[in-house]
Amino acid sequence: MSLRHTILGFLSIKPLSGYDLKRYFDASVRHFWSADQAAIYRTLNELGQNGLVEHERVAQETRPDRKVFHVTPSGLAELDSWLATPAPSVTRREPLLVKLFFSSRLEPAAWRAVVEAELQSVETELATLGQIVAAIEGDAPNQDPAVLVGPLVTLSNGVETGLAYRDWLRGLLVLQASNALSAPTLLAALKARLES
Amino acid sequence: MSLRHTILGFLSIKPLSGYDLKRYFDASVRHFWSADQAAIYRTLNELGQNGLVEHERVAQETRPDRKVFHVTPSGLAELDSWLATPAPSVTRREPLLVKLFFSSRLEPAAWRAVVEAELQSVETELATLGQIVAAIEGDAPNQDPAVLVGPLVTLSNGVETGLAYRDWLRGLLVLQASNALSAPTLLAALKARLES
DNA sequence: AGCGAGTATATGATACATCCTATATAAACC
DNA sequence: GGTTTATATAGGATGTATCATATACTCGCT
Repeated sequence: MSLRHTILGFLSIKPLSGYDLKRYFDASVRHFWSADQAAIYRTLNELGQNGLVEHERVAQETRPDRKVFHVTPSGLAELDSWLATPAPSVTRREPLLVKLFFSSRLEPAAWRAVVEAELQSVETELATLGQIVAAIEGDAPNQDPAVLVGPLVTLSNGVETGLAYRDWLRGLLVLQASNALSAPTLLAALKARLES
Repeated sequence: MSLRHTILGFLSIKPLSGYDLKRYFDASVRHFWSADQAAIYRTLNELGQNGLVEHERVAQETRPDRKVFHVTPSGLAELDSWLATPAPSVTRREPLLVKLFFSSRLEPAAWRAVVEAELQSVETELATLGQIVAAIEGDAPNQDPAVLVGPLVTLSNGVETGLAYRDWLRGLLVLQASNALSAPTLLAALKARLES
């Protein structure tokens, strides 16, 4: 379960509270992972019970106390072992593709609306990635470049897959508009692509 | 929850048993959805309780009886309404990217092994998609072309995203081999891609 | 004082997926 | 007869994510 390891990974950089972790998840990895508050606190408790993290209470002056977690040596060992293990295959679940699979039941206008909504969503996501890149670039002088490589690699994945998905959606709309969305056309295109 | 709607979608084509559905999931949609037996049977029961499907017992000669489900008019209405609704945003969870995000903790050789394992997995998946395409092509004369469009569209998505992912992984390996996996290089490349 | 917003922690209830286990029918094989 | 395989149905236990709810502290504003 990668939530555990993502938390261990963040804590390997610096000690953090549950609240901090939630902010880190929302700010730096949401293009490939997410975690809600309930899951974060539960997982921290579990990691504590397993001896992979420990915590201290830190008083603040104008804020409530914080419960700051740090990773233990066995937590680091667990993280490093996991990082060096090939990633498990991820089962894909794409509601949009379910809709497109049964698209013979959809009116062309409804089909187009569904595809256009998805395209809009992808474009929004790409814009968000752009903002994350800009934020990293702005903060780069304060960071160790070696530590930036990982995050930038994940962003490049987000950008490349996002662009591919955007282009695919655009291609569908073009095919539909020219009444070229047909089985023979798709089959021929698929075979050509699979040979590349 | 799209498992319900995928099941309704299949049943909209023809009445099927739980066992048939499992085979359909494994043969025609596993590149974008999957369902295990327990989930299928549970969902069928629930759909039945909600009046969206009904079933009959069908005796067989050399096989156990089958419990064949068909979709009801209200089941079809539910399916069509759902199909015409824009797809929800899907939260991405990519264990590989967690590993790459914290890659500053990985030795270069271990990093490379993880990326190469993923590349191998993607290539296997692309080959599987090729087999599905070939099977569809072989069976195309027996099928209504209009009904094939949806499935072929989903396959084109699988192929395009698979190719993009493969190329991205290959690009990472090339960058690493030439010691060009650095923050400035990645930043520049990202910005260029985001402007395209 | 009360309200709203932000900081900060925590947990209950529910939904969904996965892994495990079970039963029954039938045929082929040793 | 027992085992294996395929057909066929079913449900328990567990893991993970999401939504909902709760409490407490602090500050600023009306």
